[in-house]
Amino acid sequence: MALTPRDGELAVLLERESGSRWVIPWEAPRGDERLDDVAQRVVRESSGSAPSWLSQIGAFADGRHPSDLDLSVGYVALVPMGAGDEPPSNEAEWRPVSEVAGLGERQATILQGALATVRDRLDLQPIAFRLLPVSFTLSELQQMYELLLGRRLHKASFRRALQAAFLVEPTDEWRSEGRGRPAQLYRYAPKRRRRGRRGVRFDLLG
Amino acid sequence: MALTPRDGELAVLLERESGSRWVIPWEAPRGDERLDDVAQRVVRESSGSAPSWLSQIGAFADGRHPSDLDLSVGYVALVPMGAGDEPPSNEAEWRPVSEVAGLGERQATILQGALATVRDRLDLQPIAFRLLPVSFTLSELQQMYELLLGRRLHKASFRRALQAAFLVEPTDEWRSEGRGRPAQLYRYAPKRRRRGRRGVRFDLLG
DNA sequence: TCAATAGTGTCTGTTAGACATTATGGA
DNA sequence: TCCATAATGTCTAACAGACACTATTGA
Repeated sequence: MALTPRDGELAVLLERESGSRWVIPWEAPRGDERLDDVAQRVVRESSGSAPSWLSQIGAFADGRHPSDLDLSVGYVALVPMGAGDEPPSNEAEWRPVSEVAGLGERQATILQGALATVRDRLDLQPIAFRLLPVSFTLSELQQMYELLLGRRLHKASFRRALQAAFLVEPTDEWRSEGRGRPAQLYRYAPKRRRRGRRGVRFDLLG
Repeated sequence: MALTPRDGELAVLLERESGSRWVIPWEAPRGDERLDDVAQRVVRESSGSAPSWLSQIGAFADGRHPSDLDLSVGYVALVPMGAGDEPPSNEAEWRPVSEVAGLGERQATILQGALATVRDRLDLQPIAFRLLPVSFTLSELQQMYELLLGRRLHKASFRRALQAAFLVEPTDEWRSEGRGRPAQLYRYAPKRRRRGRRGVRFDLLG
């Protein structure tokens, strides 16, 4: 399942089934093909772009597969910004995740798992950077994090944490976008290892 | 794959294959059986105990399955303390994870995934409590967390966080264990919802 | 000049880790 | 008495969120 940022929201790529139902693009493995390679191939063929990040979600057997297969192995792929601006060739379409409705039970479970997987890994892998162009403003980076996390972040805190992590370096370019003061462009340039985990969290549901 | 605390370390249940190799217990689904139910059944049959916690790890196709199946769906199950004291019936054995060697490539990947999955969920689900008896001392609880996380924790911080989380309540019993001052017994009794996540972490590898 | 956005400085409350201290039983 | 463990209090550094402020452009 491919996700991409579009219009300030996450969009998911769906394909029209032979009937009229929308389904997550899928294919069976060919020969000894690795699972990751199958997922890569499905994303390239359905979206027209190569994914810039890919992760397995898990195996799903509840509900129904579009072709009645017993087992689905779900993957989530992120496709860089801009790739979702024009719809890909065949019967596929980018749909904002908030407007997706009428999926089958298994398909809906996979979509929820995809969002959860992205949010889980966001602080451990440079996911947001792979969705942006090489040069970006800090506001764009923050907006990408907010998009992927699905919640607002505090500007000053975001920049403080980013500075402390030595993840980006400023370029000498600036970009003026409409009204306000121009923003400096940055690039992803990780420099140091990060701090070790501190403490234990007891974030149970209660 | 079943894990249990034993001798201050995590132990994993392995079965002897027809040859002489040790493999993770497995079975194919029967009919329309749900994946979680298959995993439950495998754990009960191989360990003799019902798992007190169960989670899917993912689908694995690289490497080789003991019976050359294309795809393995890995699960990790935790079995309460004490169940691993005596080995189960057939050709199965609890082995400390640190001493496991000579597994196949796919099996080794699943074992690593099992440990990672447990550690990932430890702060979101009451995993540690399901491994302990209903009454336990705070030191025992901390040792369980340390066992599952694979690292030492700070005593005062651990208790402070635990208190703030309203997860346990004291009983009026005490237990004297060898030398020092007796410890009060506690029971798991979650009371309030936890705080929401704060901030963003940039724990990338760099 | 006003509006809008970028970027920064300061304050405060929370929390984790270090350290010390008291409490209480067994050897 | 000495030792080992439980349990708790205090201090400090790190950090997140709030808020205000300056900077710089276009309308």
